[in-house]
Amino acid sequence: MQRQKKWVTMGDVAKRAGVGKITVSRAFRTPEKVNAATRQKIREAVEELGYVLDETAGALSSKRTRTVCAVVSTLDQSVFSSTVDGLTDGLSEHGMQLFLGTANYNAKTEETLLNTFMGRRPDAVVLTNSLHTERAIQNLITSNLPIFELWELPDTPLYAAVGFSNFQAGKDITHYLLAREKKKIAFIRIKYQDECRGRLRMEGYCDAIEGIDTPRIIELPHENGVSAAEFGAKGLSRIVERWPDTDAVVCASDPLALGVSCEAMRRGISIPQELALTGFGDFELAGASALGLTTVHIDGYKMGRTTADLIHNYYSGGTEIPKVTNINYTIIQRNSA
Amino acid sequence: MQRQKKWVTMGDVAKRAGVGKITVSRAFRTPEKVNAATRQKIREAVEELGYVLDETAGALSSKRTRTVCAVVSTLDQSVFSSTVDGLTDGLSEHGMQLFLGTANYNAKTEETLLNTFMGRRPDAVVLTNSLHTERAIQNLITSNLPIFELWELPDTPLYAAVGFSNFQAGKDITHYLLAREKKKIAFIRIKYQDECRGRLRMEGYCDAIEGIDTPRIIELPHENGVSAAEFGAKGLSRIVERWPDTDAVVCASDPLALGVSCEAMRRGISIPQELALTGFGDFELAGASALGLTTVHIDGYKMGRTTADLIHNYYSGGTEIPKVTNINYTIIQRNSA
DNA sequence: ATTGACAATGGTATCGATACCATATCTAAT
DNA sequence: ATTAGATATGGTATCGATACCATTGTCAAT
Repeated sequence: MQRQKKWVTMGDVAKRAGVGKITVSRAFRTPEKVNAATRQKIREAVEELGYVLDETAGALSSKRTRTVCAVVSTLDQSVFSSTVDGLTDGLSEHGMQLFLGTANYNAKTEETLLNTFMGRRPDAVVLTNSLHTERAIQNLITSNLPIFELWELPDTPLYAAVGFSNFQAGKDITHYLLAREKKKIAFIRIKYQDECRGRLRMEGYCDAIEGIDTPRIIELPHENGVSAAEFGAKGLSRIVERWPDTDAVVCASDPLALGVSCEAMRRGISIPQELALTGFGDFELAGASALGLTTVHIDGYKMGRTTADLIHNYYSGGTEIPKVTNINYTIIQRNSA
Repeated sequence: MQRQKKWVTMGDVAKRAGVGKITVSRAFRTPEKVNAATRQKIREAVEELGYVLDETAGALSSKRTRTVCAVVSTLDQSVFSSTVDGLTDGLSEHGMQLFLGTANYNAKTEETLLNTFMGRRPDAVVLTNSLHTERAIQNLITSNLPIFELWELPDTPLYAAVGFSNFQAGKDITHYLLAREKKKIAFIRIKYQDECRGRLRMEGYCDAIEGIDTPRIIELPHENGVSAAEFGAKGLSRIVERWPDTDAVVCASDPLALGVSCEAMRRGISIPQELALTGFGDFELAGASALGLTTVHIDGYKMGRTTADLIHNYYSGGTEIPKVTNINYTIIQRNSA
């Protein structure tokens, strides 16, 4: 049977320390219930044998895997990377580990991935995709697991949500421009399949300019291999063509704004004098030493960590898990608007 | 005992389909060994009961968890995000899942993380940190697992490496500038704790200019909360101060180059006329619609996928795993140099 | 008809930890 | 002295799948 080497077991440690297996287990899981002297003996035996507790066996008997499955749309160059950092950091502090999968903004892929993830019997599920298939939703509900939806605040979360209002953020950043005497504001976003956050930000923009101007919207469908900056550049070109009197551009993400900024330079349009520009996310590239982009700062890392803490509370505390945790965003004023 | 709901088991499926448990197991793992008609009956039973194979139980009896643990330095705004994308995509195609952890360029943190990861009894370990503690190395070796080191090509890999020569890449990009009549080339990098790739690129740069010019190196120690772009801006300022006749700057990463580029603009230094600039990594921001940065393209996604395939081969095929897999880089010529 | 090879299937022990219950020891209260 | 309660520990069954070995059935070759 064994292809693998034989691991030291808890029984070996117990024998060495002259105690029962169960006491060794307790020394790991609930050390306060084990006498200090016994604990010391066990610690020595563990040290000598180089024992590492087998979580796979523990999972089977306790029905707690201490794992969390997270599905993100994509990691590369995305806003979710810091969220995943926060999740792994927060979980590992509580002895939990993260299974990660990517769904590429595709609800069907997400469904498949979630199905295989269920085979891992996770203690919680974290989703950053906003739209799910009907079937995926059904499976999630019947699983009876705590589901955490991040980066948004749905009206009726599957279980709980940790995020912010994309609608309100889109509205706020537009109001920021309106307050600075901008009257002809355009909006650029990339349409991803099965994604709705960009749309919500756009609707916030529409709501803000209602009665002031008709919407000037450029929506470009996502294509694999085409960067957001490229879309930003193309977006500005379209805007200049169709609405030459535009005096401000709201971008649904910072990388889009990077493209707009570079295209503006190529066209000799000065920012912010001729054109005000705002981004979304506060990526590294938006910083003062880089683009100096006025943008909406979102604390993705905090979202991840907060979620990790909620999961821990769910299993350890009697505390009620809030249906909605609002992670506030802030508008960062820099040179571009 | 049960806080969790009771799951449907393989026995339930077997009863429903009128076969033995073992046959159900085979229908999942080695379907070709099960009669087509039986397989169909089982499939129906699985469908009706909504059964999902329990990998935690399977792991215990088979001693194969079908999991891989990966430790990355950090994900946020980093080169490793695409590698992780490639890993998860590749692994999930083979029914394997990824445990992810972040070590923050700290070898000690990596050691702790690896220790907890060992409790998950993974089938393989993937590392992107280049430096490890002595103890971590010992534990990895005695674990007898296949260890994959990414983003570099060490002389003596712990088990196998998938990457490229950072030294050669640093040398090549410097030669690229030398070939374009640049004579006074500077180099900027951020010094991370327990990291050596940037240093290797730097040594490649030194090797290239040997006998032509004395090295003009700016090394800035990493600080939490300070962006690479900020370091890039500061780096250029130092260079202009100390070596005003510098005609090219090699950056150890694209985000650094972004900072240099923006600082150059603020100082009215034109790129590439007065100063040639190169980056490293080919991030989205380097693209033609954005900075138009001449840079070294590294296919991080491919590194991840290749590693996933190697892991799969290790367990399924008799094929020998190459000690070193070279993922070629390419210099992308754009407007900055 | 017999044999052998192979495909298809099942019974039982097992993986390594934890739940559950039982037991022993000790302290404090009556 | 007796009891109640808390603390510390251990024995045994169990979690759900798979390894190992055994068994049955089928078909071609003799």
